[in-house]
Amino acid sequence: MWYINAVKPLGFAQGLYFKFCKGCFNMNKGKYFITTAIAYTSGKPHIGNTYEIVLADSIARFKRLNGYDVLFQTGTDEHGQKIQLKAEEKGVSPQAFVDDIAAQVKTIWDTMNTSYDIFARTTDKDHERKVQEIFKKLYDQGDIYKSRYEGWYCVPDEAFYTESQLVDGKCPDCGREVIRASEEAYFFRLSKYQDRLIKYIEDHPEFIQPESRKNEMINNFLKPGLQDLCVSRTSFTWGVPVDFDPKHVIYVWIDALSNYITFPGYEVNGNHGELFKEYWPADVHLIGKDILRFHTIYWPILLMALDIPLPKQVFGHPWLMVGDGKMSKSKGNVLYADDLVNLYGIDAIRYYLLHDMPFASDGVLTHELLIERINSDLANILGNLVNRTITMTHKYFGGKIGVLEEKEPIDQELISLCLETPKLVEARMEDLRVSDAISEIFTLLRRANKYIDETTPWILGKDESKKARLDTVLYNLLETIRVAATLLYPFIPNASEKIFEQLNLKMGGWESLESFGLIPHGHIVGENSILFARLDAQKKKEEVEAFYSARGESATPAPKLPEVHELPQIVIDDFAKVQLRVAKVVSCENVPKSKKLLKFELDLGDHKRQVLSGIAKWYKPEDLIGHNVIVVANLKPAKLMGLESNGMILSAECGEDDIRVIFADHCEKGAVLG
RNA sequence: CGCGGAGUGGAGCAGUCCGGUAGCUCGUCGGGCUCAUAACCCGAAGGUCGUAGGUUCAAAUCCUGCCUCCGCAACCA
Repeated sequence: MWYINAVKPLGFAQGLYFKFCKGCFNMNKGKYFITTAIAYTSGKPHIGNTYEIVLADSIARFKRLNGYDVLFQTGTDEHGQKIQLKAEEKGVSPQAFVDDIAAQVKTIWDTMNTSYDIFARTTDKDHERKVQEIFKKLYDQGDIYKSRYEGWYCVPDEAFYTESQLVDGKCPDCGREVIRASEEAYFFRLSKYQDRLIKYIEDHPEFIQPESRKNEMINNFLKPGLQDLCVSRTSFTWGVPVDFDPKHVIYVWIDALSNYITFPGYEVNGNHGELFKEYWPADVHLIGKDILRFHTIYWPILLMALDIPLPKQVFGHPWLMVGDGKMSKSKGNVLYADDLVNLYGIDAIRYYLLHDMPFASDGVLTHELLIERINSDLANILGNLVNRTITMTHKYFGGKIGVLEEKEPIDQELISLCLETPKLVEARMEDLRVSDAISEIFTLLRRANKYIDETTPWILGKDESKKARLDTVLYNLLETIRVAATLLYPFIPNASEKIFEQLNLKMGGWESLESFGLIPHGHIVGENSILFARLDAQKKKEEVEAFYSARGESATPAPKLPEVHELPQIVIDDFAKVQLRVAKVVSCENVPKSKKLLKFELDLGDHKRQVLSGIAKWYKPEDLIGHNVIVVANLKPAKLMGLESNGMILSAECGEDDIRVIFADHCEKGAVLG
């Protein structure tokens, strides 16, 4: 017997986290390297971000159980303008800012009981050095070249815009004049590798998963031809500087993506670290579907340019949608993994994420669905099976099992399924069908519950002459539970360990799943306890409400008001520059092809004018016609979707997704506000 | 005609690539059982597979039009 240790990283410091338990298994099926995307440290990750690490963890744990030598890497992406700005806002250094967020990320990853080996932070000095070396190498070999980024520049905003971004030829942000300008930047020659990449993708159909996304990449990006990629910035400083041209900072692509090779030990000079030599190429990059393009186009090309083998597979998982769309129109209700764990427990959340997320389409998480799942699967089918079996073993045999023996043909069906299930789970996991893999295990558990009904142990227990038969029935059940608990370990490790405690056994490796009857005859089982308590849906909901309201929030919270940026004081003369007037909505209609815009004809008493407003999401034309609104009357005209807008209708942003027009029905049209 | 995804019994999903009795879980109803966490087991009801056409001996599955929803892009004066 050997153990599957829960692999814990060694503490939190800059840089790498290595597991200390490698090669615990005799059955070596080879190496397996899995990564998640690195989390952007602009804020605390929510449950949707957490899904990815849990999914990766279940695969990593399964592969270890299955006999692979696994390397599991995750981490944080800590550079960029957004972080620089956030840090400034908070009045701390960018490094202090990302240290804080990275610690939060890691805390959540650990809370979710994830068994990563490497936690890669892109502010790691070694990583930064390697990124610079990679950049230099690509520059030296001509794959990166210096050029100019042409565009329109808004001087006061210090921002570049493309032609299409301009509004009426002016800065989309502040409306001021822009000038034609160009900025020095480095570009990566993607086009050079385009055909090679297309061929690679076509020769390796498993490379992009799910497959439906493969055509998307080829048709939308590769076939039309790749633009060379701008890989440096001069507009901010929080990043890895180009060492031979320090006013440039290396932009996210080369910095973030290369974490997959720098942390295992890639060296540009070829003097690679052991982990890199052993584990690269990665078997799977697990990422969100939104960044599939970077991982299936930019990243492979970067590797080609470095002459490094490509990862075997990139899996773009769907998104977890949070909140109850029916109850609340707004999206303001963000759920965090740590809160959910406090409310429901780690394994319940892991189970939900892993089982209820569809393979290729977005999943939904609500408290109702979560409670339902916990009750029906974890409490009723799994927990109750374990409980009734252990209880009976104690009740009828004082906990000692397998001493007598009396088999019957009906046993074979259960035993066969026990032996079959590991193979089914393995096959499902091979395709990364985690949800389906779990379903296979629950099919076995259901079968076991049925077996109890078929064999009626409580009746056998009343007849002394049936003792031997009863012993065998319970033994078969305990064996089934052993197999199921082993298979469940990758998904709900804590519960699995608890089951083994109750069985009074140590969990075995994969080969322990290949035979039935491994529990020694005469074995004494442990004490039984409730594995997952059944939840009262009503009570639990109240508890959830109380949990959030204790923090001044709501479980189905009203959207939070967007952050208010305080502006400097102005004098009355400044305000006097703005002319606000009451206007009557004469007509109003949707602007074709626009989701947001409504076109108004407003009557200001002395004249009529056309105004556009981006409130189509919240108001239908008929809601507004005939009402009086307040309009900024002396705003310079602007063109939106080709239509002229002369003024702005005042509305209040009452939530992240809640805009309300200020009505002035009791005022006369044309009246001036002041 | 901006790009993409999705519409399958009350709910959540599978099946669609490779056409051939529409499947799973939850819920509901009825029954059984009592070892167990009002749990477990059996049975039933409930779907013209968004819609209109087309191809075919045969369409949830292939083709075309349309409707609705959701992302992204654009747009929020």
